[in-house]
Amino acid sequence: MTDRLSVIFAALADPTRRAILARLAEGEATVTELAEPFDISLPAISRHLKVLENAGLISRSRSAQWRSSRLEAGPLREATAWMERYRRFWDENFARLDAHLKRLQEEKP
Amino acid sequence: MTDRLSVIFAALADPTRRAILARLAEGEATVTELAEPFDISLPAISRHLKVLENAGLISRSRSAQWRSSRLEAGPLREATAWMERYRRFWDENFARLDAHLKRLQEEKP
DNA sequence: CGGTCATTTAACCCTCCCGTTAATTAACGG
DNA sequence: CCGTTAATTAACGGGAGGGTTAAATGACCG
Repeated sequence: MTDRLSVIFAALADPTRRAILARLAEGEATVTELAEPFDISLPAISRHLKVLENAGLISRSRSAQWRSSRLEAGPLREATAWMERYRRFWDENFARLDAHLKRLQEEKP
Repeated sequence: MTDRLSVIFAALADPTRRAILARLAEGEATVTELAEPFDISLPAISRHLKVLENAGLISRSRSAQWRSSRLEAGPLREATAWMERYRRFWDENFARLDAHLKRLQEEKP
């Protein structure tokens, strides 16, 4: 699980972390501010932040004793870029057309 | 980790599973066909398929002793829909503009 | 300097994930 | 039937993930 995309998806696979990202979309925040809505300990939040930072989804800056986190959406762009390859499968119409074309192609030879 | 989105992202967080999806984009395939490119045992593949099925990313049909898998991209649409909320952060220009507007707003009052 | 606040690290659980091999189920074909 | 092929289930092990509490770090402040 050492590849970049896996790390990104794994980071997103936790509701707490996604909620943290949602919060950061409204602006930077410190660890305690981020922890406030959740019913889990501060060390747990601290680790979630480390996971997000590791995935490149946030960056962190320290000023005095506060460390504020900042949303970095670049990895999300990478993730959607990967999914983009499958976009044609989302469209029912395309799927039906595609199946139809495949059937034709198999009947030909 | 019971929510739908988490299950989807978790399923995508494995390179083998993403490779299986890529293979299925070219058409249905049986378990042994899907296992062929990988250096892992058949039971392992079988479980990966169960994870993908659980996430709704594939559907399966049985004909005789073969069980073929079929790509279902619906969940990918859901996942990108979630990420879509952050699209504005991908664009550097927007980010700079956004920061600028925020600065203005803070200077006002 | 001593206290206090913000955050991280350490140490420890427990559960889930990914892999293995061995055994089991299911269906076909002589 | 029996053997073969396809796939899953069972049982196990190692390691990662998410949580906890207690202790350590770092920076402000009186």
